[in-house]
Amino acid sequence: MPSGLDLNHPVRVPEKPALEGLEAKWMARWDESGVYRFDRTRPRTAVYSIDTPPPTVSGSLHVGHVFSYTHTDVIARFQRMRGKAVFYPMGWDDNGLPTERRVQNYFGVRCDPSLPYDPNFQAPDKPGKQPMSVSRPNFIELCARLTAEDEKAFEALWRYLGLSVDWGMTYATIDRRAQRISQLSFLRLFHKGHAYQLEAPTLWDVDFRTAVAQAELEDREQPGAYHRIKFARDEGEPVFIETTRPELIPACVALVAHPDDERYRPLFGKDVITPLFGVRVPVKAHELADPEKGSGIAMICTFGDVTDVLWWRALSLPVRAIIQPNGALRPVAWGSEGWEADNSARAQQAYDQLTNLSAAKARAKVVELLQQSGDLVGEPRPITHAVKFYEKGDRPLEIVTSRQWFVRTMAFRDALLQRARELRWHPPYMQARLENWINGLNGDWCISRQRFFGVPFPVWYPMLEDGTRDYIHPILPREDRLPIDPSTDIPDGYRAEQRDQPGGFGGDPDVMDTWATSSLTPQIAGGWLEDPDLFARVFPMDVRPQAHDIIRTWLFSTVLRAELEFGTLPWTNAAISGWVLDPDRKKMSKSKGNVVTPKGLLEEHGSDGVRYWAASGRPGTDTAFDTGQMKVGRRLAIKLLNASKFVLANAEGSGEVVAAVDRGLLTMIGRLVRESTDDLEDCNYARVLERSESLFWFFCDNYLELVKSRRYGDQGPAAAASANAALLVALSALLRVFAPFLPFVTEEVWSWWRPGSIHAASWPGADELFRAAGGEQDEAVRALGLAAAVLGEIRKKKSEEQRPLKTLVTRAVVRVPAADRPLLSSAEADLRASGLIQDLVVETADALEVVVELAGSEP
RNA sequence: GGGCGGUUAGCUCAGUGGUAGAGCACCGGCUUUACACGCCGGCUGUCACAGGUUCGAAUCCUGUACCGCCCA
Repeated sequence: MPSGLDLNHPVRVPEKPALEGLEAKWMARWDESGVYRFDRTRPRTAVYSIDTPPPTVSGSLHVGHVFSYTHTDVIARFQRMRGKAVFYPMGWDDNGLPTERRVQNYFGVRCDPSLPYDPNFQAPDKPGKQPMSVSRPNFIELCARLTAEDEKAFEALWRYLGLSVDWGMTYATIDRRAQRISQLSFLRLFHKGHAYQLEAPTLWDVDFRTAVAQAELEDREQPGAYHRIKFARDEGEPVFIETTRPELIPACVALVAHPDDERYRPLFGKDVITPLFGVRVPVKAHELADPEKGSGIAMICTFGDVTDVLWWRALSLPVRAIIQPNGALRPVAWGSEGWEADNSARAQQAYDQLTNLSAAKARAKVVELLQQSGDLVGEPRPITHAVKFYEKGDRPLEIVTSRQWFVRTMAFRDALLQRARELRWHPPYMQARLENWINGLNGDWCISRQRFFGVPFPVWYPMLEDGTRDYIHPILPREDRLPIDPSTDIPDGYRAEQRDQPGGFGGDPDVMDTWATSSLTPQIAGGWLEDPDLFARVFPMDVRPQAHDIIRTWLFSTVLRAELEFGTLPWTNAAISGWVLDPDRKKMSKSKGNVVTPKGLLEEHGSDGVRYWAASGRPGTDTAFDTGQMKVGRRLAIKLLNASKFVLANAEGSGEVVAAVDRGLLTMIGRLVRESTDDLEDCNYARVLERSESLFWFFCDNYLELVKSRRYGDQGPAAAASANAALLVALSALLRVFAPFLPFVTEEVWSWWRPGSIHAASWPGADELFRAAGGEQDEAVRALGLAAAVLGEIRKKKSEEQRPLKTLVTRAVVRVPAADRPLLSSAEADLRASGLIQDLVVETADALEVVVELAGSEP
């Protein structure tokens, strides 16, 4: 009896094995048996913990999810079979704008954070004509109600796909635990001085009316125009600048040119006069001014872009802000302090035509005024240029000065770069993405958002007698009160009626950036500060699986939070998945309208078939959506059913593995297992699948054909026992190698003859196969390879002659190198039987050569 | 403009110094008691281009082109 095979278990093989219904059958059984439940009694060294990406439940389920979550599941299943207690929770990312928008439209409500919570609130059955105003806690309740439905749909899909998640451990990024942990972490950062608030220039979306972070920017190529504009001087020739934003002339505080630029060097330190408004501004020197761009001298405004902010700080310039949070130009009293003009009346007369216009409209108006005044030289010169947008926004970002919370990052750049290098990346080159991002950071992380559906800042401020807030002395709750909502909760020592009253208190109206919560997924999932025993068993986690597009956001911010809180990496490995590309090689996304909903795919090709396609996408590599690959996967699964049926047809009567081809097969599988174990430890699941599939096909096409007659006893009981034993050992190992990839079909076959779940079985070891083979048998591998090659030549001959494969070979002459003759004779009997060879003649030659004579053919 | 990745058969992709591969597609054949949702066989190449290193390069080096992504 080969080691590790207990055949006391009855063998029951269905008459007609099929894939249909396996998903429903095994989803239910796995749920009942709890095979994926996390065993929290195991020590950290015996745990494999996964920081599962929480999908955005308000978004659509698409094939990209199926793709990347399958990668993670393969790793999870492998580690479980390796004996690890796998911590594989699922989270739902319901925090943020997508949910907020969906709830607004679905219920017809609008969040008004100034309203008190209404415990008796009932949502309207259908949206009314006018949005109904509701308090933030009521709004969040509606969000929770709607997302609960979305979560059910996601969970059903994940179960059908076969994710081995522990469904007893789920979290949502807006649930009470997530809010509590986000607020706790915030308070701790505040006490350490790592979180601070500041009135500062902030990237601002004028439609959403919220601050956004550097990570949420994207450049978009936009049409624009260079306007060549004259700045007068008291003496000497005027200066000409070129700008794409002439509407910011009233906000101009200086001109700037490169210090080495001979054209402008004489002007440094002198004043020029802005057109239309007659404001005197200095000419400054700074090396970021590009002599090649435009006329080589630029206008610095409050604030046209991030470079303006940089110059404003570096050159200690005044502020002359005109863009309001809603994107319109604010009223200005020309002649008042900071707005001195040579002719205030004229400036006022010009500016009044701009007041309350949007930036785009103001630009057109300014151009008109400049043309009238003769300060615009020629026509605007159309260009396309990169303009910064909020990634979800529709209009270019503005920069407005406002009070925001920041998390310190710039001070930790070196530490973060070090962490980037410590992390084990799969594939390794993805590390550069993070390093580039860290090196390109130009400010601390702004985490305030002027939104509603998010985690509130757990902060109140004393109200001063003049009705303003005392930002210097924020009122913070005790940790045991968290989570709190400062718009409805009352700080200790105050009464409700003191809200927003002089001498009373006021709540911080903002919520945190969603990444400020999502960056804590290891802490939330692991029970930080709530379940220290659990947290110690899972943190730092083993792996963060995610796609490459959110390295700068999710991965970066998670590394930052772990660094600030614990001084460690949050995980040891980052497994980066690519995207799914449509046939035009574009990323599949909802907005492009090219997404394929996964449920139909899973039903058509089977979950195992779809998983096969997904697992063939290598780490980090974008992969084409390909139903052909799913069909191949499905065929592989069917082949597993049928080959297994054949193997198990004669399971009794196995004994010692003695035949060379049998030992060769087991040696080949042992080598496969050895490589696969290393590859899976390194997240190279695609390579393992490819090699396993290739060997399995060799097993079916060649080995099974060679031993078919022997295993039924044609060469005596001992020879049959050897074949049967090898078949069982091979099947056991191959099923287990495929189990992480094709969990349904492998579990089905396993259930025919083995006790328990294959997913709780131990990953095969090369030693168990080599032991069954009587050692690692290199000669036997060559014997099997030689026999397969000869068999191939015989088939080829029959195929070329267009004869059935059952045609007798009257005579076959096999010429091999002398050294291979013993190998051939060790497989000769199998070869005769499978090739239907009557007369097999072996001769010596330099290379393999086979001459085949078929019965009934002309000689 | 900088960084990263890619370019191999009609398609999707393996292949890290030693005779160019797989699957799909295509063509031809075969009822073969595991499988017709099958099986057997065949066809298919300027390994993007140009240099270089080497006895030998798809593979290593340099440069170029194109595609994609990230960042300015």
